[in-house]
Amino acid sequence: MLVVPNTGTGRDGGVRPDRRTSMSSSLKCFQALELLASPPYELSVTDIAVELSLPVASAHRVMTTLCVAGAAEQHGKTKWYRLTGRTLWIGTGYLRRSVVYRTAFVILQEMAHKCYALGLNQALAYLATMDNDQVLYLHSVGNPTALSLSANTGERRPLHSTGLGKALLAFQPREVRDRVLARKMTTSGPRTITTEMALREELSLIRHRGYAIDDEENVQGTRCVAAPILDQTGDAVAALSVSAPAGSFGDALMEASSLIVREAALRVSVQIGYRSQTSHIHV
Amino acid sequence: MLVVPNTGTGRDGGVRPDRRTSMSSSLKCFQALELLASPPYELSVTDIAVELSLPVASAHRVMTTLCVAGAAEQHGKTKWYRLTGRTLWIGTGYLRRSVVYRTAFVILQEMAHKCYALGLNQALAYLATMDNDQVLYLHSVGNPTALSLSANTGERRPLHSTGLGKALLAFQPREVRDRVLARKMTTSGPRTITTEMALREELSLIRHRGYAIDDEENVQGTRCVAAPILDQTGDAVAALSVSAPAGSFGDALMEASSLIVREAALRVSVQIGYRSQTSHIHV
DNA sequence: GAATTGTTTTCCGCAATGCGGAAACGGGCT
DNA sequence: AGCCCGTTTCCGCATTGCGGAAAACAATTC
Repeated sequence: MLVVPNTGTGRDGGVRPDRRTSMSSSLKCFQALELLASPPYELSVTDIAVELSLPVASAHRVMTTLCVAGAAEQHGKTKWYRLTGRTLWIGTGYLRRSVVYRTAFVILQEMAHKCYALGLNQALAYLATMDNDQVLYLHSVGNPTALSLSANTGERRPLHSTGLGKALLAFQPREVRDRVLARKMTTSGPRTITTEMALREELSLIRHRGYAIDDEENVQGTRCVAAPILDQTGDAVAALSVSAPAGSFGDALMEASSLIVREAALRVSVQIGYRSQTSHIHV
Repeated sequence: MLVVPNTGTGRDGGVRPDRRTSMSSSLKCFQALELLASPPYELSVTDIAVELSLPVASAHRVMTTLCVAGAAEQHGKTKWYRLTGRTLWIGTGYLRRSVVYRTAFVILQEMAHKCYALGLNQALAYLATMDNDQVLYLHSVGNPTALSLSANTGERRPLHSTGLGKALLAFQPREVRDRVLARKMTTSGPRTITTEMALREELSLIRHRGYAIDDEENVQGTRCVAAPILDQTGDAVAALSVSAPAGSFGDALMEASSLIVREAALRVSVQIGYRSQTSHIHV
């Protein structure tokens, strides 16, 4: 339906667009799945057809396929489609594969409790990694309703505007840093850093003190402390953080929780192979 | 490759297998994804070709498609394929959609801590639902290494051999119960209930006391208490549980934690619309 | 360095498979 | 009933996926 230049039927030897590299029909499947993974999570064939700009008949076939594959199902009397548990199994394969996730799972919980013990009972603890030059949230502990904007497993945020992102970025190989720093930076909170120079300085500061601070840079009214998880080469493969409402997260508490977060991150780092003398971090 | 009866080419009017209903090429994609979601999590084209009994060339095209779709990627110098973060996002859509999950998230953590306070520091707390006549684990809190066999998010277990499963099954509509009870029951622990009659009795007991007990039925050396989460109709839509090594989980502790688990489950039930007078549960 | 083995990737003709307009079905409404 | 709106099935057309075979690439061995 899109105006494809010229699809090979031309007997005058027109340029064939280099198809034959991938199966386009399957791409539609994933577009549909991605739709179902976001609100309102349940859609009718027609909805899907509209969203993907497909003829209803085609959308219907796509959805039938997804049902046969066991990735989607039709719910009850309204014939709407939604994701199945099988999709959850496949998606969480990403987590099961991750050594960092398996290692940090318990430590993240302990970290959260130590923060509660400090009096930070609104705190939310996160484990995140870098994927596709973004922060990818892997796991969280705490009360998500306490923060105005909390992140779910699988969600993404920009690297430059979150504590987790800055902690990750500061300990990336230079090439990665340069690539990310070269991009446009969007504003998301009252104090988001948006210039390359300011961010470079911030990253250098983070490298020196070993952890990152987010003071309403990502979300209005939320402060956060984050520390990187390093591998044997000294590069960050993930990060841990604690966020809380700015009102209940004063400088003294930030200071105190930074110790907790750094200690937790270091513990994970060591367990995945990091040896302390390789790097700048000293707890 | 599979011996397909007869694929329509026969000019003598052979029976066409009713294709045209779904897109078979996409099914291969999901088979491949499912492979990548289980150990060893990283596979070469040839591995995938072997596992799916496909020609290498075809397997290669399937994987290229998955890469284009953003669901898989090739890792480093070894050209092996693995899942991407986008897959995690799609899969966790199942969780974000779930009201029970969102509601129980915090309560599950509180429940776990109350159990720790009892002295059960090896305890693992679970939230699970029923999907495809199986227990589907949604979330867990605690130290997974403490139990000999712990369940990850997205994992499945039979209904009849787990505390969670029995709690779910006991509060299903009769038709569902009958359907499940009619099936063969596998043994997985030293005391698994495997006869229909025994299970019926057990379920009736569970309905009366309002929660389920698993005494090494699922895993040798593990005991567990589970309570159902009920909706407005009084049917179970999910369940909460606490498991711990049998040695540290005596009858007195089981008794005490049953109160905690039931209270937590009731709290979730009420929040999702359950009204206490509709059912048999009394905390 | 050249030869060898084990991969992954590209090529390309064949026909199976997906496409989508249009028509049939279904089931909630006045 | 009769209408309306969304879902599902039909079916000829040509696009798209198929897979054997050969070419690129990579990692060892002689």
